[in-house]
Amino acid sequence: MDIKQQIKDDILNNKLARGVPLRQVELSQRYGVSRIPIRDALLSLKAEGWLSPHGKAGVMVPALHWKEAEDLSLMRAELECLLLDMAFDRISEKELNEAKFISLQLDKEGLSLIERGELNWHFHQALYKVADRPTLQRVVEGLNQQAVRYLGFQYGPLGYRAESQHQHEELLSLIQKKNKYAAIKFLRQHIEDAGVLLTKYLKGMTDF
Amino acid sequence: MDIKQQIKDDILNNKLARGVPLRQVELSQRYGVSRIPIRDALLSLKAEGWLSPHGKAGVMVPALHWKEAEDLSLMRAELECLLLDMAFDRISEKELNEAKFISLQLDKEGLSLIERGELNWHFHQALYKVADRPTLQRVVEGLNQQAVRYLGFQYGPLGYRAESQHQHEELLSLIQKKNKYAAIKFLRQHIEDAGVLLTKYLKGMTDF
DNA sequence: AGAAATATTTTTGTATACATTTTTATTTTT
DNA sequence: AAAAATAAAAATGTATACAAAAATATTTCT
Repeated sequence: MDIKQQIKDDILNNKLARGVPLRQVELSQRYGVSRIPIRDALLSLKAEGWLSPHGKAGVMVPALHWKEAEDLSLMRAELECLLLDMAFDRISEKELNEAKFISLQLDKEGLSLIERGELNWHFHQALYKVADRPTLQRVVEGLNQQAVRYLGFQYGPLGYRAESQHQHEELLSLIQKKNKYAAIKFLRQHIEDAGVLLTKYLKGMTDF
Repeated sequence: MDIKQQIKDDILNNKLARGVPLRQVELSQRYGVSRIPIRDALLSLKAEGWLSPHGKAGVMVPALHWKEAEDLSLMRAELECLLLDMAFDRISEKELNEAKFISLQLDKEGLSLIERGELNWHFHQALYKVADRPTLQRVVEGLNQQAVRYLGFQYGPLGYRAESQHQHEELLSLIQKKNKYAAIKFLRQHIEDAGVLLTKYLKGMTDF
């Protein structure tokens, strides 16, 4: 696994303190490489929103914030509905089966946060890809990546797994029935519901 | 000006061929620095969507494509409306004056594409910033940055300057009248109109 | 001749060393 | 004692050198 992914993992698993600047030498020792690949990783992670600037030259793991969680789910709701709309008429049995298969894997226990996040994205991507809109899909993928940082709360304190599973099935069912309007509306609700739940929870917390 | 910005400029001014891989040594000679800062620049430009992968390890300037132009304007329409909605009730005379001042500068002749792109974004940002939604704003800013790559067409072949100016004034007027619904609807139209025009134009072109 | 395999060249990736900048600590001044 | 200025340190930024990988050219085989 490359350095970038390792740093992502460590951010997700709270192995890297938030708010304090990340030191390149420290990281290079931690991951057993020189500073150059560390710099590379930090640069792209910053560009992708995984890290934020600290002072004039440093970067840090940004604190989790309800506002960010809310923004991410609002944006996802808008843009994923757009994508589903564009994809809808092209979704065939093939894509539905693919999504169903992924949904089944998501139901398993013992998945890491990252695995869960990736599977969840693959589920949606299976439906969106036939829209054939690379730019839109790339942006939405980025937002989903970002959202993974908050996944720990959704699958941890908030018992979300079962409901999420159910909603995935419901979505597929609506698509199969060619009920475009209802499917898009449901997707929006699916994303926004999770966002509202998460946002409320984070607002209530004091220490993070 | 830093390397990253210089490369952006050269992309905008078609100084770097599209579709062919960018060679790090070539760029380092061109800009008179070693490969390290070049690599840094390429990495973040790739993460920001200014460059796309080429082969297994290289990057290239991606071809312009009507689909990307359309996606960018669709996304901007959705997300900027969201931002304006959140900002609306907090927009005071101060922000309106700020926007008006920027709008005046935009009317001048002899601005470079980048200057024009930045001013246009500053205009919108003057209104959005009171929404106080850093994440949403960051993403929208990225989309606007992307859109700059297509600005040459809007201000070149398509005579867009005058109309854009007029639309900016109209938007400010609607906000001043506290007509939230109309203002948001108008903003959406403003963004989508430009997008449709641009997309149609690009679809008609063969060689780019 | 065309495809597969191999060798060559080119290019990217990484480490180390040094320069520059930023941050922190110390000293000086009011 | 607080603020400003200065000095020390620690950190980032960049260059050069080398290693690994990728792309290209060449050779070999069918």
